Amino acid sequence: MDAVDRRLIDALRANGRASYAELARIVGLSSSAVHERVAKLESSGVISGYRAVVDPTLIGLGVTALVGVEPGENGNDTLIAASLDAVPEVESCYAVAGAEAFIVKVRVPSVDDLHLVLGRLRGIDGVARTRTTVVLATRFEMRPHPLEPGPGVPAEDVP
Amino acid sequence: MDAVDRRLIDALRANGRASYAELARIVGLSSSAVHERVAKLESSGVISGYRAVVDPTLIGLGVTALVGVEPGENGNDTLIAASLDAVPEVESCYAVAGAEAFIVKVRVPSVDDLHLVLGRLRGIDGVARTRTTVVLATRFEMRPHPLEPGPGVPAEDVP
DNA sequence: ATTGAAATCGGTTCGGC
DNA sequence: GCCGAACCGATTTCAAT
Repeated sequence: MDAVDRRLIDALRANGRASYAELARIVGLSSSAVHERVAKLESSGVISGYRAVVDPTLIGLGVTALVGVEPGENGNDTLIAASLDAVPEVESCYAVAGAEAFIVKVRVPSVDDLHLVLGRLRGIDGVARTRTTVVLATRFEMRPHPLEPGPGVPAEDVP
Repeated sequence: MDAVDRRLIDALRANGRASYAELARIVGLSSSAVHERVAKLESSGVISGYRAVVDPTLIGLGVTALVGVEPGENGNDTLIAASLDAVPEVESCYAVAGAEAFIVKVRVPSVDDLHLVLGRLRGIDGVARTRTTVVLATRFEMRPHPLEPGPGVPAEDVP
């Protein structure tokens, strides 16, 4: 994992469909060398896949909420986690420190659907409470901040 | 935006590097027809880009936290938002309902770095308080749940 | 680990339906 | 809007270093 790998990762986080030829131009290697390096990043799990970024509002998922899920006295976290996995509207799921053992992100078409999903979450065995925060605007998400500084602006000359 | 478009979106959310030939096989159209449809999805903003999915722990970002950012009496949300944008460790930023006007996701190499970033967030002009929840485990993130049910299991025959 | 060449396969355009 | 063909460029493999 050297500087070239980091630049490849940055390039593929910015454009997951960049061609090997394009990546080769960026890092200054042949496309076959890039092919091999990317294959290694994939098989080693550093790059686990590629995803199209889709605007949720344009596919009818206009409502987003962050929901804290608090287990009761005898709530089993492992079972709760499995139940959360089974709810398709739950897009992300974090196990966190605190009384709320989980924080999940829910994406639904409408507040009516949110209502239904929250009911389902509260109905999960072992869940005592949920606490919902409605998202008013997603300013940015999954922003890729570069690992490798790159050529960038040269440091000031100190005379 | 018909069922074919939705299946293309699903396929590209599952594999952002799927070739047009591959997509054509999935939806049962020619690759040129797929090319045209995907181009339209891109230019209409439904698909805004493609990203490699990278394992944060394997690139040295082992600590994740969710941070609520609460403005003071005279805090300007627009200015705070701009300041949050400028913090590279902030990977996602949501404007939310409630006293905490923003919830951000922070990704850093260590708890020391988290400490530094939280200091920077609290130092933003107009910010009164932050409330930090440390992520113990990311069970899943940005999970793409299909829009289109697909062929799936055929409905039971009703005699 | 990288190269350059060779062969294959996919991307892209276009005429026609 | 979709197809099919043709062209071109990229992917992928491989021997050599």
